Amino acid sequence: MMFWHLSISDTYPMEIRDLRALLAVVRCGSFTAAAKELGYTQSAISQQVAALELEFGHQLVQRRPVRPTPAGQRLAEHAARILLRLDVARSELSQLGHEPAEVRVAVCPLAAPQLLAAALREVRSTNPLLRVTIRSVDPRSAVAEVASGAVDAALVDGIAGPDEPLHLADAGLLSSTAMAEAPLVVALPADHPLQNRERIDLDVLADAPWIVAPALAGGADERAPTGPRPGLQVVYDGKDLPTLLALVAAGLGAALLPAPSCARVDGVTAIPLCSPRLVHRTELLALRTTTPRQQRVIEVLRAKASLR
Amino acid sequence: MMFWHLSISDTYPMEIRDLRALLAVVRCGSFTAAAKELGYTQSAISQQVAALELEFGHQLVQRRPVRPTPAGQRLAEHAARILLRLDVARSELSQLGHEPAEVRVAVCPLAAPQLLAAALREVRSTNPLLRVTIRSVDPRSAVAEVASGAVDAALVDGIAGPDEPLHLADAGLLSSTAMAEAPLVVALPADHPLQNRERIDLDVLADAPWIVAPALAGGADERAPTGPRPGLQVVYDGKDLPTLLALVAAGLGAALLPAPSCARVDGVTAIPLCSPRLVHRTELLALRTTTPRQQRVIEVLRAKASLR
DNA sequence: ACTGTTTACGGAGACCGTAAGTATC
DNA sequence: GATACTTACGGTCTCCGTAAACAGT
Repeated sequence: MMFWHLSISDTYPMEIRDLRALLAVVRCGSFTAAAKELGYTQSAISQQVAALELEFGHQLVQRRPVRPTPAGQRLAEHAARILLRLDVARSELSQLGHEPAEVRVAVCPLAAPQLLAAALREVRSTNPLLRVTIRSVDPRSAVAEVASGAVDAALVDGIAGPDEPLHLADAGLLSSTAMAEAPLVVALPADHPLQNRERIDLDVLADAPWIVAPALAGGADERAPTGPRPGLQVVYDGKDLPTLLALVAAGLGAALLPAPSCARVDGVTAIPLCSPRLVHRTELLALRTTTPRQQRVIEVLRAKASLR
Repeated sequence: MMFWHLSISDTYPMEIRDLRALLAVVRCGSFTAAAKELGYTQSAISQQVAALELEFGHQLVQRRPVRPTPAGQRLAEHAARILLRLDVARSELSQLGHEPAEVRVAVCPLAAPQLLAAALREVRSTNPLLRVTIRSVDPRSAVAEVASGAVDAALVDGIAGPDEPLHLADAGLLSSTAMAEAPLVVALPADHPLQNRERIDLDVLADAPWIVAPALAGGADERAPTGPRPGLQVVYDGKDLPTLLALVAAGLGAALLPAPSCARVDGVTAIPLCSPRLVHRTELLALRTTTPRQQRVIEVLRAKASLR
């Protein structure tokens, strides 16, 4: 074994390469897979992680099975944000001079899409030469898409307190603009015993089965009152709203959704929350450095925003 | 010259070392000074910056005089946050096992100190063996002090909207707890023409001379309505409140201060703001991983907080 | 026995320092 | 002409790959 907690070495290399390796190992759960992902041999990965462990004086990943230790988990979280910020820096600088011929926008499935439509119609009429491409993305990967420069802006949605921002990324990493807020409703099967309630409290449903749809409802997972209750949960990993509603109608569980998304759906009753301490919120994410052309689209989008 | 904007190279090294070098160059305004600071030759620094410029395809610093370009400025901002986060990671991991014999707290000069005093009295009575050391710090360096592990917690103050957090660092970097809020007042010389006003609007004083005290009032600089008005400003870089008030009394300018700090001072009139859209706020900053002993002190401090 | 990680070792190359070159004040 | 940065070049040491040892399953 090694002399953990000795920490004789102070401030040695500790370069980005090593952090990337740690992160890949933690994500993949395997040195071999991480090596393949990064284009190294697993020996190299082993050495990089070993170097980190030596520097910090803590074991970072358990071997066999490969699992992060608490220290490794913590470091991996920091590493993830550092790498994200590096992506942002790269994206920002890479488009500093260039003026792109097209503007690419990503939209999350439940993000208020009428805003995007209206804004793009306006952009189209005033600037018909500008090509705009729209892509649907998972709210979990929306930040990374903007950060990496895969898209120029993203309409992201999630659950937050009223007038509170979604905390999607580090402060100052990306520019975010509030676009819309909608009340949250609990979607229940039409024959559910609570279907006639006027309003409903989340606590009432604390022990009820929920359908978690991480690819659809952004921050719902963390905010929903479902602790670690395996067995009672259904996870729907698709981006298809009708499918999710069908699951609800079939009685597999309740779902927390923005009101507009489940109005007048057969077999599903939508009941507003008692105390609207949580709302569904849509924000526009973009890099902080934008080209004039992107700026125009984003400005139009912002002008359409019902908030502020 | 070089082929800027060509950017043939994609994803080359770009390690932390280079970012540190860029940051030092930007801070020092000199390759030579940066080299001395980092323990390299200036040749090495030159090569590191050149490597970054090659990778990004942008010139990052102008030479002669050495000044960051817009791209360099942007990258340096990212670099600063990355290095800060690395400091936090190091601090967190380094104290994961250890249980320190003393708890070190930093206090900013205008941060509500009575909170600290009361909390420490309580800590002292319940845990007399625990050694607590207190240091006064500049609000500008408070975050770095906590991040680097130089202190375990810091009482920081600044100006923010009511019930809004000070945005001192990236979200999730450090834990922050609201401790107190105090109204802001404009400190004027006693013979100032506006001295008899009940309340005052910042816009009224937009063109008046201000005394800026960055070492005292944290976020006041950015929030105060003084744009770039050279000549009309006095900068007091000390941490001494009486000195600042003496400057105000001498008629050198107005200052934006928390009300408790300038109550009943000879020669100075304190006038509350018209619309209290800004308040003086004190927050407690600490690492997100705390040892049980630190946790106790922090808990007691939090319990003393008048907010929430 | 086999899969997967560590350790050993050697080579290619990155990185820094010395020193000469060059531009700006 | 002096100061300050850049470029050239060579040595060193890092870092990765190959391969062997090793440890769980």
